[in-house]
Amino acid sequence: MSITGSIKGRSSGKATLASVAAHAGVSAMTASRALNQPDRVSDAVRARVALAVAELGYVPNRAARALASAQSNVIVVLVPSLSNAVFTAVLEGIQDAIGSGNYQLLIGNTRYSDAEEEKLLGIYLQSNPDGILLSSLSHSARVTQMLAACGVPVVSMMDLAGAPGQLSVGFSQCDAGHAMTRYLIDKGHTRIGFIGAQLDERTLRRADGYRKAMGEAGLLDARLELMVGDPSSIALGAELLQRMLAQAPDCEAVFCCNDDLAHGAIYQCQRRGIAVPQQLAVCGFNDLPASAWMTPSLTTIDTPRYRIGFEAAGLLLAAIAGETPPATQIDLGFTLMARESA
Amino acid sequence: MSITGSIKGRSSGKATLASVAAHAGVSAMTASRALNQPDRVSDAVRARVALAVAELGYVPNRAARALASAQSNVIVVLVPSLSNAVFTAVLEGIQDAIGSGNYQLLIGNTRYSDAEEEKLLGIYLQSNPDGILLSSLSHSARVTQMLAACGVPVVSMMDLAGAPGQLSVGFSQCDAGHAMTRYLIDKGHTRIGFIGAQLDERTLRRADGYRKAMGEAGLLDARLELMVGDPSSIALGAELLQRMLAQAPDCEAVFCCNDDLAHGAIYQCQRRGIAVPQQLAVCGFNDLPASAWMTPSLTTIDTPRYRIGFEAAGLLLAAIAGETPPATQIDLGFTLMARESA
DNA sequence: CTGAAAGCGCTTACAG
DNA sequence: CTGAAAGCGCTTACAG
Repeated sequence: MSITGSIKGRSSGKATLASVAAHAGVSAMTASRALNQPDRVSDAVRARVALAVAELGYVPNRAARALASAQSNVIVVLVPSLSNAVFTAVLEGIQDAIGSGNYQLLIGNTRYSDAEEEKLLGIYLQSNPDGILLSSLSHSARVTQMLAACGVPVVSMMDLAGAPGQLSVGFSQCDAGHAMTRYLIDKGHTRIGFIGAQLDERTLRRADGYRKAMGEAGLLDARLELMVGDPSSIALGAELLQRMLAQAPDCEAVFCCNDDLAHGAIYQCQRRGIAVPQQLAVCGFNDLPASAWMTPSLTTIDTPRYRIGFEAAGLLLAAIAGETPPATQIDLGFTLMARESA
Repeated sequence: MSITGSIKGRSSGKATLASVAAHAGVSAMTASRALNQPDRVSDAVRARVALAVAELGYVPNRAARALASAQSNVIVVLVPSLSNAVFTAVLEGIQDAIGSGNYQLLIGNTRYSDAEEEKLLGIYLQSNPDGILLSSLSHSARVTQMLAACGVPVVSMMDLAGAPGQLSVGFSQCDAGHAMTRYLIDKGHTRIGFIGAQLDERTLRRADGYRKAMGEAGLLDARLELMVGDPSSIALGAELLQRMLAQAPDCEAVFCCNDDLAHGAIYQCQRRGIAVPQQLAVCGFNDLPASAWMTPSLTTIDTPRYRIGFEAAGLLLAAIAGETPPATQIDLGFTLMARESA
């Protein structure tokens, strides 16, 4: 009939492992075992502890566990954007790979900002994560230093790492940019424009691939490049198409660094009465759902974003477990989707 | 010249508050104050502690702080989807409202599943959150019970709560569905179809509004309703449009429960040579970015999703701080965007 | 298969 | 403005 737990002091009033143990008539550590290593406890004890847990409404305290075990079961994920469907797909892949394990995801949105990345990482490191998933290969000096200092496994997503030993999952953004440009060249185009926005690492690598292909064909011309730092959007794509045509009126094809911009470019063509692809070929990058459905359907690069998240999380889990992964780098490739617009 | 910290035992080897304090020549609790309540410490001490922190690369241990203070500084957010742009906008609003406070967001994706919601909540409750943000008004009995048992403030987003005392931020999904239907009726349409997918709480309320308006006008007809549980997508919208026309060939207008379905419906009309809005009016819900740009532009309801997240987080923060909010319910309204498609 | 003791790294009253 | 002691709720070696 006596109340279990401290009468006074800082206790929360909630059931604790100790109260569960008392209720079940075992020691705290046996109660702990019954919950975390059920095989190492007798059937009777396991049942009594389970009953106590149910009757007391016991909820384990994760902070206490993390402190005592020096294992947080936390995985940090940093993505540059949440409004970009590419990264939400990556997150879904990660969530599916983490599955019903006991890991907790700490999802940070860096908004394409190095300063924000530093700030978020600083805060998340206080949770002593077991591993970290990043969306870029290069980072500020401070971030690089924090990553090294914390000493936990890191996997970079989206592109492939150049440096050996660095774990990465993705595909060559440069090769994909090259392949799309080559496709346009093979179609007979010589005046091929490149429209880039945000100018994040991935866009810059795609632009590298574009320049490489144009250079190889002797078609390079700086006036065919239109690069702005603003965030990508349909509206921006519409605006940039106008600017591209003003800047290079003889442009025959436009390679947009992502589908949002390409959609905007095509909508703009429709409004201005420019026939796609007859007067102007337009292509994008990522293959968002609308791309296959719009008229004309959009020629673009299908990217394995969901799988990138899934495989990256798998690789990280393996690294956390101390396994030596079969490879430090996983190339998931890309697919050129040739459709009506180019 | 002696090494600070324990020689042996379970210590992590990382700098602790104790080692910082020793390095600065103060007690641990003075070091703690220097970091958390800098005003209550002398300038000299503050400077010495700051120096020690820098030299040792000290990173506070959040688990220890949470355990000692019984305050996690964690806020749990549960959304039904990450691929739905509506909820990523809600998340961005929340992130902006939380800002640079010391709160940590635990973002869970329930995938429109009650079972998943239960599971996630059970795990997240182990982190002793200070508050919870939910995307629905109604939940499974088990979730309702867990919510009550944990005793922390909860704010429901998207729709407005019926029950008094329940904190909610959003707009009346039913009223919005009613307004859109009424708009179509006022345009002279009598055979107005409703296409719904996923059949989550919000869609069902919009359907309620549709039925109410149709009923008021004496136009109700079950054959005009097409409701399926599949996840919304452009492809599904295209398919459901076909089914709607097969089921109700005399249909003059179609109200899609969200823009993704509406986009798919319009693309399907284009492929089948059905003129929108002349032969068939189509409207959607949410006003996604593409809706204003596509041809024809989409008539839809603009929903304040970013602000819902922002205001909900603000309300939750106030509740956590123990303030009595000016209102338990914040109605952010909606705007009907009349465009070309209907 | 089970347990008594110590400790994880902080913060909270309580003093002075 | 500063500090010695206790405690948050769990897990880790170490025994038996």
